[in-house]
Amino acid sequence: MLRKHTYDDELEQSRRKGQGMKQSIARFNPNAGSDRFDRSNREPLFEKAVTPSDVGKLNRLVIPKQHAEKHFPLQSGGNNSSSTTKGVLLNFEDAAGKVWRFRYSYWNSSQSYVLTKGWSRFVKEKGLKAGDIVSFQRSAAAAGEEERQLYIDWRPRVGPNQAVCSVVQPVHMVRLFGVNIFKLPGSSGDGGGGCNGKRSVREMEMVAFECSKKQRIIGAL
Amino acid sequence: MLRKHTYDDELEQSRRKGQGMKQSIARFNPNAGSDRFDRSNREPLFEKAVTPSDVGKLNRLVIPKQHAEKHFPLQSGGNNSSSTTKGVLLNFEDAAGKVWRFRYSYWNSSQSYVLTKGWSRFVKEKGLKAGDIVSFQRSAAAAGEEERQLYIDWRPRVGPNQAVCSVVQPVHMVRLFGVNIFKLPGSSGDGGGGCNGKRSVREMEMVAFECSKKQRIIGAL
DNA sequence: TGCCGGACCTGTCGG
DNA sequence: CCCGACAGGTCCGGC
Repeated sequence: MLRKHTYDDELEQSRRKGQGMKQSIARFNPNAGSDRFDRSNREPLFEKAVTPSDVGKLNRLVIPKQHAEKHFPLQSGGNNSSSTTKGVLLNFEDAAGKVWRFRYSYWNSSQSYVLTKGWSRFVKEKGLKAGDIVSFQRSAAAAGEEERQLYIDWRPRVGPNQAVCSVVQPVHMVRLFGVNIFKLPGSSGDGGGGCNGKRSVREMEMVAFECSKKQRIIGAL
Repeated sequence: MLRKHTYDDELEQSRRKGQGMKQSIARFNPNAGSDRFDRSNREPLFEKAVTPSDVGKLNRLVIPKQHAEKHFPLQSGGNNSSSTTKGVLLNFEDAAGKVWRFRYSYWNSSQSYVLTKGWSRFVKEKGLKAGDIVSFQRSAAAAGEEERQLYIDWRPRVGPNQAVCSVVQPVHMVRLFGVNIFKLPGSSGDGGGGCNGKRSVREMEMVAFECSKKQRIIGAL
């Protein structure tokens, strides 16, 4: 009732700006533009190792505030607070050229920026697991006032043998999201980096974050 | 801009607004202002023995429907449904004169009235336990259309096994600036307590916190 | 109906 | 100690 026209409004607005056109081109003509897969023209923005919540049932990705405010300003419109209130729809192109449309907004209650609508589909299709790295880029073209194309990509989490945190303190309690995971069966490293996964979500989460509870920003680019 | 509505902001704002109201009430009570601890002017509303859920992790206090609808009407404004949807913020003054701001709303899912935001802070600071009695009053002054000051108070559960902090459980976690500096033994040694369950660490923290804190509060009165 | 997701909220951690 | 950030939750409306 309250937000009856939100989605269509945003869609229409986006279409007028030309992104909708791009999207349809991308979908129906993957080969359009010989440089579609040329990533040399992309400027990396930031990466995030997704948390269990990011890939769980909350259907949202928390964008670290520093990167959100730097790269995805919300109140650019300036005239009112509708963009901050309702958020905006952003289009991201993945490695295959498929365009993903995410709702991007700010949650006053938690003072955080999030991708909500559409995100769960991305998680599902890519088979994202906790600890995997999601990266954002945009076209580096100096397009003036034109909005630049945004890109999203991902890669499996760094394996346990690759030792992001090479030294583990000799503590007797390792808390991961409130659970003591210090003494766990099967602490043997998960050899494959695989996205194939039949392993339990729980185990996955535990291994993925064994080194640090704090989120890892791989690159503040 | 970013920190739009912090709890303290709301509290402060409300406190400032309350001054004028208090003064208008004061004309009915010449002593108001000189002794804020005069309870002769308070009209008891109702009491509730809090349940384990009321003081647990649900962060809410269920207000018995009869009392809620009688004393805390939600849709009194009548102009729209925002008050029923989002609830309202109510201020309650405790025995020490501290003002607590709770969100009061109705949950359709459970058909019940609840205090949510802010309630957990009250539970924690007072060290509320299941069975303790929480009481609500309001100023008895016939202030006409003016909202009357609300009060909240509590007392320990009556009856056997009162055991208010008589025994300090063995605490296996000693936090120093947020760090557990207590060396954990291999097995959980949570022998006594009589509480089953998984919230051992949290409960121990609560017990420890309460025991030290309550003494100070009592001493201050 | 069930699910998605929008808007809430809070405890925890680190600075 | 406070405080900002955010992970992990809640309820609930809409579809």
